[in-house]
Amino acid sequence: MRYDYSKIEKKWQAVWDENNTFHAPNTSDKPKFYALVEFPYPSGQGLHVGHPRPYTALDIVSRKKRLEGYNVLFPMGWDAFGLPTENYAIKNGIHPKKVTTDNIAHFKSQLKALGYSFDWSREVDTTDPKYYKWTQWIFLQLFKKGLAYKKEFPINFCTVCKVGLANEEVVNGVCERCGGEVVRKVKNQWMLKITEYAQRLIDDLDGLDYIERVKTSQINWIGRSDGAQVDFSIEGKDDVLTVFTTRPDTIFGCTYMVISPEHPLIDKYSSEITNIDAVLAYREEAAKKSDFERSEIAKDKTGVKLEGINAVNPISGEVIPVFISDYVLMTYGTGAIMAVPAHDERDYEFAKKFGLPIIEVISGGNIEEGAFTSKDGVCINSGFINGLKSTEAIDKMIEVMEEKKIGHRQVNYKLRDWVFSRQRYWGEPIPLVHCDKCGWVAIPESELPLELPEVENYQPTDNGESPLANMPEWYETTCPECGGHAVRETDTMPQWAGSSWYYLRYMDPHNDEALASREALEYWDQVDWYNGGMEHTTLHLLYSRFWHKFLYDIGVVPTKEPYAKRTSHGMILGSDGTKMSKSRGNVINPDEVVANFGADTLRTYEMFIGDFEKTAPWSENSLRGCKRFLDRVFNLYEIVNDAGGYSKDLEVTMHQTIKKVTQDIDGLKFNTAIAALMSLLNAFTDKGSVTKDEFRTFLILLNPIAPHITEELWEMKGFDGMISGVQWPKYDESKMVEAVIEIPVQINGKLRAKVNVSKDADNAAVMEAVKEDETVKGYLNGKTIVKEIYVPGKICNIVVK
RNA sequence: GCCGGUGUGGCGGAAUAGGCAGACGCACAGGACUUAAAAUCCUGCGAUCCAUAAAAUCGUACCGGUUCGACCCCGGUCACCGGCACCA
Repeated sequence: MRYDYSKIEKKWQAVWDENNTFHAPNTSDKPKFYALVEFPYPSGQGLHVGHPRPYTALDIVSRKKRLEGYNVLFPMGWDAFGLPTENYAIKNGIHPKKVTTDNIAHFKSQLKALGYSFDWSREVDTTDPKYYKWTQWIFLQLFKKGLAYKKEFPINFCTVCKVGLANEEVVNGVCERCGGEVVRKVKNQWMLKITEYAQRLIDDLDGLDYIERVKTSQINWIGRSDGAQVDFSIEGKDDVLTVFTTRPDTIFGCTYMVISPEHPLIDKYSSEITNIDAVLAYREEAAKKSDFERSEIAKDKTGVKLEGINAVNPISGEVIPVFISDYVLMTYGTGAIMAVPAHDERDYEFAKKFGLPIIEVISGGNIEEGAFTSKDGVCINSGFINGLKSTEAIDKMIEVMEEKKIGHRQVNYKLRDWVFSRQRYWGEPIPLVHCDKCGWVAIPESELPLELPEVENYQPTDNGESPLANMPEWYETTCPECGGHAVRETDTMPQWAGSSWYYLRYMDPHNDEALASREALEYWDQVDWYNGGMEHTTLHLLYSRFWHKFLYDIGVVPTKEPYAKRTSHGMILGSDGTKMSKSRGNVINPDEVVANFGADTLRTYEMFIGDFEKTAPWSENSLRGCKRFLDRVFNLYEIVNDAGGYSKDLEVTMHQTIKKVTQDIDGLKFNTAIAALMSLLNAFTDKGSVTKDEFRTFLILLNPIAPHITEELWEMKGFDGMISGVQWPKYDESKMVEAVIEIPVQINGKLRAKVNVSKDADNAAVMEAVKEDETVKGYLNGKTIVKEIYVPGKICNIVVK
């Protein structure tokens, strides 16, 4: 019989749909398991072969968990707001909603063709007003708790398109689309205070089962650094210049100070700075530079001395000059630093260029050659902390500064607040109005969702405002508090908003009263396993952990963290080993693979392609190999006999394979799970016959990976019900060892022989059998045995002289 | 520059509480079936030595160390991939 994958796959997909086979009820006697994959952005290109890799992986986990008796929630939805859709809409004059609806329909049919066990009754779409009602609601709570505020913030602005651009749209300093000049334009934007959660976002990683590199990248991104804030007085003024430093132990080595070009000190003392023209010119120069240019010239230090202004080192009393330079950032610390050239590379470089003194205050390096930045040293030239180790000196210095009230211990984070405004149409409207009298006011929750109005043109306005700013009939309104004149916020939310809480909506997707009911939130609790790309391990994960913690604080969710476990998959490259792209012509279309080889083959192949966490190149030959495997599985049907149980000679292999597949699926090692099933299949065909129970077990083990073919064979063989409803097989450790085991024998660490012993033989008996072996005898002849090592059941090594 | 990751046959990759390196698959070669081809099945497949086989020797990026024993642990070097860019 022929393996007609196309017919089989369509048949079973229809059966699963009709029977709601994978529906997850919100109450159950079974233990719950929540498996989550990142919902896709439904782009116009349709599904990419990269998508099925993580989806298949967690589909396998979900299907297996169901067979193991869990009530499994495995949902899917659409992260559908976003720039490409908006740009497509602008270009083709089609409403973004229409574009989105079409794209979702296409994506959905493609996903269905792959046989995923999603609970489609829980599908969510971030652009659906019923969904974004709650995105807006969460924003309002943040606003009410003072965690949303307005701030001047620079955006990338294309001078040709007259549009604000996202960072990824700026390529080499010019607009990605038109090549026009991109400048930084300051705009008043909504910000979210994620920095208030910085410490908790670090601390709470502790109890989570995230792969290590995800944890480290989160920690690095938040970037905690411990140090001190110190006030340097300004000579002749009753004023201070405050700096942040992680190295208060080096303060005696501070020979000058540097402030950022935007530092307010400059304006404050502009009349006393004798070279104010040069200073302002430098500032202007720095402001003109884009981030791109600033990083391009990262190496070469520039700056201007503030003539007429000096600072006083509060510890040594020394009078030191003050410079401005763009290597000091206004956005970190206090925007000013104490420069210790002997022990900081950037200060060293700057001091060399401007001929400033370099004083060594920590021994251990060679300051003729470069800065000594290590804390493995002892203080010298440092008055009362001389002789102390760096780390001790830090504590001592902070103590003294706190006594003298000139400084204190301080923790800083690299993490910045989240810029939450976008000057775009295709996003959630921000549900606030600005009242002439009351300022920013939240719209009443009863008015949510605040829906996007229909507009003629999705193009942003000439001055970079959102298209909504062209619609007075929409933005003109009254203040909910005083009834006076007010205007709506015309900025919309970033794409990150909808994806920050979607896992909660899946728990209770049709609720009109709340983002999800308390019962549902409590029942489903944390996501048990969340898999997604490495590109989302910083921002998306951080943003959604932040929102979750906020929702916990206001009593909406019962858990402190959203995701108990996080794993990441590697990318799939083109067969030439480079990233798939249209221009290289190495893009593989999943629809064609499904048509030519079947969904089960695609699933099996994507799991067999290599280590799940690493990138792997596409290989059509290897894909054919997987098809061949499934062909052979299908033909296995021909050699199934009516015998029950496992046959004697395969019993050990059966139990070993069950264990291997069970553990490998839990451990993300799908490639070796499939290899084990291939080996078992080889054992069956070598033998020429399979018992009914061996076949049954084999089908269940393969089912999560290749669900259609296994359902079909299950039915053909007349097993009860559907394979999707059976129990996962168990293995018995005691049946996993052969009666006779082969022990490799090494002489002086080199493999020389193999000896068969009974599995029950004790160590002495094994050693005796080893020494009886003819080959071994030859090696021992005329030598003295120095040492004998026997690792039971594993290996034996004899050291001779 | 910093952080993270990875280096194993012709290729994708197995094997780490330190214990038979190369499972499984691909490609390739030979054979069977066939009028023939495809498909399928069988056999071989790290390198050197060799008529062949056995045996032996060498082999997990490179150099060195620890150990009875190292792909695995330690020290150093190199290459590639990803992320971040002056974070005081």
